[in-house]
Amino acid sequence: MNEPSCNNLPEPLVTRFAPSPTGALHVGGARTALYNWALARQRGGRFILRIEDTDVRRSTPEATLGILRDLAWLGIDWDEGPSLESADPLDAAGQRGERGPYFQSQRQMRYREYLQQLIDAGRAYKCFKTPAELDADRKRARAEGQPEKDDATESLNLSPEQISRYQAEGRPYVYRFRMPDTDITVHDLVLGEVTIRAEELEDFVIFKSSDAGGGPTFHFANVIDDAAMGVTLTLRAQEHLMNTPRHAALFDALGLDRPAWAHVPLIFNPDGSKMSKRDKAKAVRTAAKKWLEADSANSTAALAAQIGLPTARIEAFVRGESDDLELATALGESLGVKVPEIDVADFRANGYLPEVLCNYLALLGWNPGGDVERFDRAFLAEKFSIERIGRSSARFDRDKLFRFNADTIAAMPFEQYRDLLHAHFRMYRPEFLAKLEGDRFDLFARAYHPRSRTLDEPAELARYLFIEDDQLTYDAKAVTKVLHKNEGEGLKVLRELEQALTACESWMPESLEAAVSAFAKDHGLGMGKVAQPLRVALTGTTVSPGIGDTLALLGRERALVRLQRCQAQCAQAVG
RNA sequence: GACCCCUUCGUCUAGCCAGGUCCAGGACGUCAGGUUUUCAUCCUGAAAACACGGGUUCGAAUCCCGUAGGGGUCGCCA
Repeated sequence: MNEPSCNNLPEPLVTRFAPSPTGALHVGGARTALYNWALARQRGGRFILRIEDTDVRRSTPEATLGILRDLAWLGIDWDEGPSLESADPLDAAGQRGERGPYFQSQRQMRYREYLQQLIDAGRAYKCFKTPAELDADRKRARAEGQPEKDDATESLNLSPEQISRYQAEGRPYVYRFRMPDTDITVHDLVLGEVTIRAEELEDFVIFKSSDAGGGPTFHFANVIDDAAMGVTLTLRAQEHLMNTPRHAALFDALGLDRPAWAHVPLIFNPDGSKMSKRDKAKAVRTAAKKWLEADSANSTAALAAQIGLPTARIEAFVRGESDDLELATALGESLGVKVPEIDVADFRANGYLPEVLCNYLALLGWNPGGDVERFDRAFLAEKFSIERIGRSSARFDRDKLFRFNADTIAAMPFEQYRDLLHAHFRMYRPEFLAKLEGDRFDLFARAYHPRSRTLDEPAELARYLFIEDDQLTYDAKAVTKVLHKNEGEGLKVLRELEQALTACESWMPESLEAAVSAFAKDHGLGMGKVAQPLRVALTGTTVSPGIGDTLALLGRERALVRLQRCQAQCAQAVG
């Protein structure tokens, strides 16, 4: 490896993020977008969002929209591309920028022109080889320890007569690009100089056969669009490194200027495996199998009934024949397994803050030097530099992201937290929000702000609040320890407390807190001896916000009902 | 297997390019104490790494070579 030749970024700087809309925005993709965005912002350049939907069979409008929304949510704005403000961002009319359209599916004619240019120059040719033939060739090459490279001789030597005969027979064919027979060196801003020898590079497909959709391949469309849109720096994941010599050759053959390249390391799971959307399905599948084996009464039919999806679909999923995400999500919820967060949308749904995700993601592969770790987008746009991008892959540490998120929430003003929590609940917990009308929500937010490490955590922590009084169950350990121990001293406290609380005129957190505190003092008890039994009576567990807050949240009526009910249900068995 | 990239605490990393100030610093996690009505916090402290082997040098985490290990690519996916 040679020294990366940095510090000489192209001018003007035009970067882009070019996702393929075949699924949700992955955190790795988000980081790539963030780096491109930061660079463009820093240098007063342009940042383009282009949708690479050359694979018509796998691209979906939902995925496109999802990616757009996730980027916007992260605070990554783009200068050109589909516009979320428009009536229909998917339509050519709903895009901003002068070099559109920004969907490759809407740029088909351009690719044909360039294809013709290559054909005329003798740099593109038809290849009639079938996938099976190709596969056999590759297997053979591998067995011989040779590079898996398609031998172009056969296709190149096809006579015009043979070609017309094949076409008359309706045999599908592709166009391949004739690679130069020289070594190709790429100057990468992160990795330095990378050279691939000519014999390692095969003539790759640039135009698909009609039975595969017939359009340009990623390589071809990508190169042409980068040039057409004036992209001067291509920063992307390192999995593209081996594509770069091909792209370089394509730029050269087309007479287009090569952009600068920068390949960033990949992001992995904590166990070192590649972080992929499939991990979600995998986690659920493992849990499902375990559940099915745990009890002979457990069956896929039972699961199907629970989540309302066909048994056959579940069986196929469990057997690993599909990674159906919709099903995985439903199944995960029903089985109570935590589906790992992989996509930006997962982190959003689980209550992570966009600026925190950006901060953490930026740090995964880059750092400003010294001991600085916490920063916002503006800082990133100011300080980001390619020189400081790491060269080795990183593992995604959820604990650290979690702590960043917790600290950020803790540090924010209450009003901000309340508004964010409200927005989160409106979107992801509407059933809970419905039970927190009026100033009750304020009370709730105030009680949970200090113990909210994600915006979603309060929903989990306050389950006791959202269920009916007569549905409350009591944690057995808590009952034994807090109510029954020492000859039922907890129950005794409850009895006396009931009277004291009934007499309470004001049902506000502060006055309730004071009342309980006064009660403890009067009875010569520590606060714990009083608050804990009360907590168990109110929530069924030993965990809740401050006791004043907990009482206030429940409201006078419900709190007193629960107090009575607990005494009735948890009365110590005599003997 | 072929080609390409990478290698500092469990994890993310600073330090490396301009060798000594590094018996290696920070963060998350872990462990031990302490504060607190539970939880969540908060405070104090601790354990924890230069992959290995050669070389260059007065001196190497830092430079060179090799080995091992990890990863990526090898699709009419992107």
